[in-house]
Amino acid sequence: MKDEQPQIDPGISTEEKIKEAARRVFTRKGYAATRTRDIAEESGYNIALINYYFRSKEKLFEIIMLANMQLFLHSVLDIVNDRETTLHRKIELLIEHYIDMLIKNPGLPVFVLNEINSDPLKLVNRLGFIEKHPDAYIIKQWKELAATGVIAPINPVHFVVNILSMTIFPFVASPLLRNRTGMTQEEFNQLMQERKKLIPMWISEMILKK
Amino acid sequence: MKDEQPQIDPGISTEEKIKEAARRVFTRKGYAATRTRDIAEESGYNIALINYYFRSKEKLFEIIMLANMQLFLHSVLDIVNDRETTLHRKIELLIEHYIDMLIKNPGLPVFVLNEINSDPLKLVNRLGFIEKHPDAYIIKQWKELAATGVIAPINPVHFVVNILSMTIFPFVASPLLRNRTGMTQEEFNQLMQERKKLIPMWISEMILKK
DNA sequence: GTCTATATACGGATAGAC
DNA sequence: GTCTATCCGTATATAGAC
Repeated sequence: MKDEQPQIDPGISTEEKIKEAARRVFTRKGYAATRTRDIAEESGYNIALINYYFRSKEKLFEIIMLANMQLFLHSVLDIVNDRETTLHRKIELLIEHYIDMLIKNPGLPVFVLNEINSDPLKLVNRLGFIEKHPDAYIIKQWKELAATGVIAPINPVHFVVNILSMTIFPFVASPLLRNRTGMTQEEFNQLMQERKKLIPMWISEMILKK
Repeated sequence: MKDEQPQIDPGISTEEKIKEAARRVFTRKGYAATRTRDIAEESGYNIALINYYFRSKEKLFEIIMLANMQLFLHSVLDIVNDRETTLHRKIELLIEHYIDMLIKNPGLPVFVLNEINSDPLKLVNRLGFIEKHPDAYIIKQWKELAATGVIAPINPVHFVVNILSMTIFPFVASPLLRNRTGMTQEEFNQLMQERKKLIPMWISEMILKK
């Protein structure tokens, strides 16, 4: 919408500023706990203007939710479907990518997982646009490797779950973790940087048959 | 409160019934999305009675939150501080315990993590009562093992994070996971049962120096 | 203790001026 | 496009009858 105007810098249009403010507040507090007033305050504008641009809190939320889900899920498809990189390298890249993205957006996983949890039915509609790649190239690679017999005879879902768990969960549990260990934010980020190397190593050990 | 009355079966007193209903609703929808009306409906009583017993939605929530945090954190202390079991066995028991508890209360982690996230400051007060065991017996065991030199030279926080990640995260991501794989609830639970054996195995491999 | 009826506040959304 | 003022539904909490 509104792209018919010759915008000088579209990144800082009022509409974009409100959207950015909304993304921050929604992501931090979730849909229900966010008041339109909070977004108004955060953006520097007022309630009326938010509804002028987005009609309602709910419509604005849908836009943010979609963007956050994209950020959370869609960004990995390029990696997963690249035909040049090996399986092992793909896993490395995936983990690096997620950790970098989550250091920039630490609140994202809790937000997405919480909203999905409070209304799992909406998930189906929202994920429709991602359904495109049902069998990614990475799956083919996995099957090829499995055919050679070097992979541990365990349901592969376990390994996917392990990669995502070890990568994403620390961000989800970060406040608790920091509270228990006395780590600072900076130390936590450092820990996650270390994990970029460690997790692929651990995963390799799990995958390879002994 | 109210423990001065000779209650025949305190487990099914009205107060307990409301508390149980509140626990279910709050845990499913979170504080902000829960209306006192929902709790009234779920309990079979009405709003007035809820306020009669608990004064306000917020006070009731604090009680539930505390109980859920206890369930989430406190229950492991017995395991962690037992002086009879080996380190490896402790890890096994811990994982078993969590998986059993989370199969019964699948919504618990998202609830706790979300509420903590939306207000990390309250965490400090709420966790005060748990602060008791700063150096659990398990830590002593870890240090003893580390002194023998058989443990990989990596920050031990990584291993704690890995155990919790691989155990808890699947429950957090369960709706997403089920949506992507087409698993049923029953199949998911079965997967988690398998992980009771697998996770300790993986962790051992990670810990032991190669 | 438990209910119905109601006061009061709060939040989302719009009207209308500029 | 952006603001102020306001409307109106909904949610919490209480008063008061039983």
